[in-house]
Amino acid sequence: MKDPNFFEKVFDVVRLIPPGKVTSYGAIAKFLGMANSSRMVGWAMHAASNAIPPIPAHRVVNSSGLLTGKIHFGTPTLMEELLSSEGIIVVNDKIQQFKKHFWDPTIELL
DNA sequence: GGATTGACGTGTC
DNA sequence: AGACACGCCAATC
Repeated sequence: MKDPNFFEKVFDVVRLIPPGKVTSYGAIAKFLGMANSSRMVGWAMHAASNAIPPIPAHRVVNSSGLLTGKIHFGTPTLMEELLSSEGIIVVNDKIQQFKKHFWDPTIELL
């Protein structure tokens, strides 16, 4: 890793997500100025697994509120357990009231 | 250095 | 409404 400033930005945003809140890859990508490059956020998240301090990636889901990345948590239920622990209701790997729990960095931070 | 992949998003059929 | 296709940028093979 040379200087993954892009990753650090993503990490910083994700770490700023307050408990009980969630955001989407697209929102982060947009905040970073790459609205249609949401894949990079996912890629950054993959690197986040190796980041210190650990990134609360369980608060980051896709635009549908679906726990797409739960597979990378080691156990397929860990992600919903964490979200559920924060008061977020997860059913069928999908966040209920996603819009209500949605935390938009472009609004909260900007 | 070219080809492939990747925790996605949006638009179309 | 569900499925398929394309785009996007960076990292890895």
